[in-house]
Amino acid sequence: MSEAPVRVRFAPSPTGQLHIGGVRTALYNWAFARANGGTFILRIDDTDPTRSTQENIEIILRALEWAELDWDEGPLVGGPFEPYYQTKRAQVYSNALAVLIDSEHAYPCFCSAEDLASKRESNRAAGIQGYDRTCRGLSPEEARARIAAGEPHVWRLKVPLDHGPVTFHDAINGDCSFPNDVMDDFVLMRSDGTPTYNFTTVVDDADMRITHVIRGNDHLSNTPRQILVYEALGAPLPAFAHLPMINGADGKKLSKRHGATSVEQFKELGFFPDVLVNYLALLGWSLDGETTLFDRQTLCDNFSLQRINKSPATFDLAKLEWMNQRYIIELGAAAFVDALIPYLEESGLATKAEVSAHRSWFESIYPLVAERVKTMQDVCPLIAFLFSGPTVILDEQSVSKTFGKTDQACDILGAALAIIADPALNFTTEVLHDALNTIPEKMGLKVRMVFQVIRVAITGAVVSPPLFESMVLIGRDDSIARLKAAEEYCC
RNA sequence: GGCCUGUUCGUCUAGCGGUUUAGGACACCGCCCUCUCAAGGCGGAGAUCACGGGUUCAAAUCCCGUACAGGCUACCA
Repeated sequence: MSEAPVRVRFAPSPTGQLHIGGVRTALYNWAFARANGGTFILRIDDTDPTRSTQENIEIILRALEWAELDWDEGPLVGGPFEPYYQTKRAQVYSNALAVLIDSEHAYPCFCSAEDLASKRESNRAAGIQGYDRTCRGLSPEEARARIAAGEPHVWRLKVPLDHGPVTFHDAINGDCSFPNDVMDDFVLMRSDGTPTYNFTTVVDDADMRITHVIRGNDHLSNTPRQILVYEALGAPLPAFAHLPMINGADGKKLSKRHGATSVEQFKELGFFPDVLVNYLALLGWSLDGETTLFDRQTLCDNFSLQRINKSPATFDLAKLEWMNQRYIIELGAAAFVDALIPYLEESGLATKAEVSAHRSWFESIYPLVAERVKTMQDVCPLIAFLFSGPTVILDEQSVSKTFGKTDQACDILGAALAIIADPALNFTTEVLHDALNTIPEKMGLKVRMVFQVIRVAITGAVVSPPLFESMVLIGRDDSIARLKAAEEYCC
């Protein structure tokens, strides 16, 4: 391991949102760079003119920032190989093409897309894979004349016919070999003058001195083609590592059908970036086979290509949720409240200003809900009752399970009311617990039943955060009001 | 069709020829704790390592086939 400093890149195509597979690729590149003191480069591969949009570029940048996968070179931060948008690098590609034309590694092809499509079937039947090289034999004079006459043409790579199988070592998949005769003279430059993916990728990776190409396994079959371009260019080969794909629960390629698939969605659902990183790191890689929860530093300290496995993984939301819950439990009140603000505002429970004004009150919610939520989105529904003042909306089912189940509900509420209305009673969790605990004994009722009745009166539902803590948060006045309201309801 | 790649509990994975009656985690089930729900503790079930052949004293681990899944085969990336 004496080589040049590691330089890796994530090169998304802005044809959609940044999806799970994309972040995972970005993450592995990032982690590999950080693990090796290398450079992580972000490059926008926007050469598909019909599907790339500015909006998608922004979404991708924001998603990466949210995930805290910071890049050392690329959009926003610049770097020695600017620009980092392929659409702004036209000159680089035409220079590269000129080199290939000069060295007779590329030739013009005048076959129209329609011609090719119509010939494809018969060629295939005749055993010809891909382009049949009709224009490869054109004389330079004829080619020049037709170009001068303005005839539309693409530029194709002149694949060496006597080239043996293309072999390379993949850091994950081991030695790979592709027969040369299945490689056709693919298009480098389209008739509209824009370059194709297999060309730009190589030109840029070579130009930007990328040392390790880490990308999805769907590119494995493109690698031999790209190696041919490296060779034609006379550029040194990077190391390759092709990551296993990520599938949905049905084993099929992950798509919208499988629910949330974009980073944006996971953010909105209330997952933390650290959690998504932790989970994704484990989709195809393992720390030691035992440890599932670890932080970024641990990931960066231990990440290695050797521990990436070859088989595709299935995305499991339940495990992600569990991790997020574990994370929230470790989060602490201050960070929790910070993270909760957008959700409070969105649900209309409280504004940012109100949170600042009653910071400690909001922080005391944390221990009541931390172990009861999987995502931040779960929090507001659970605590909405804290914000409803003197009355609370009673959940119908909960009412029938409690008030409707016993004719003593009325007495229970009366007893509770009598206790907490006593101004001499300290309104604290412990005192409330001890005081209210006398009711079941006195009335000869089950503890569980008594508290469930009170719970519904206070929180509106049979499932809630701890009762006494909730009452303290609501305050004595509202607690009394709610008990009275419930009393009216069932007495 | 051709060329590639993959296949260990439902899921993520450990395993890189003998230490394995295949380990951990999520999910699942039961018990305990308990004011509900969670969380937590304890325990349980769950994988003849896709299948079939080899190689070897010995294979989940090496080789060859088959099946299934995925990718590439575009003037998409």
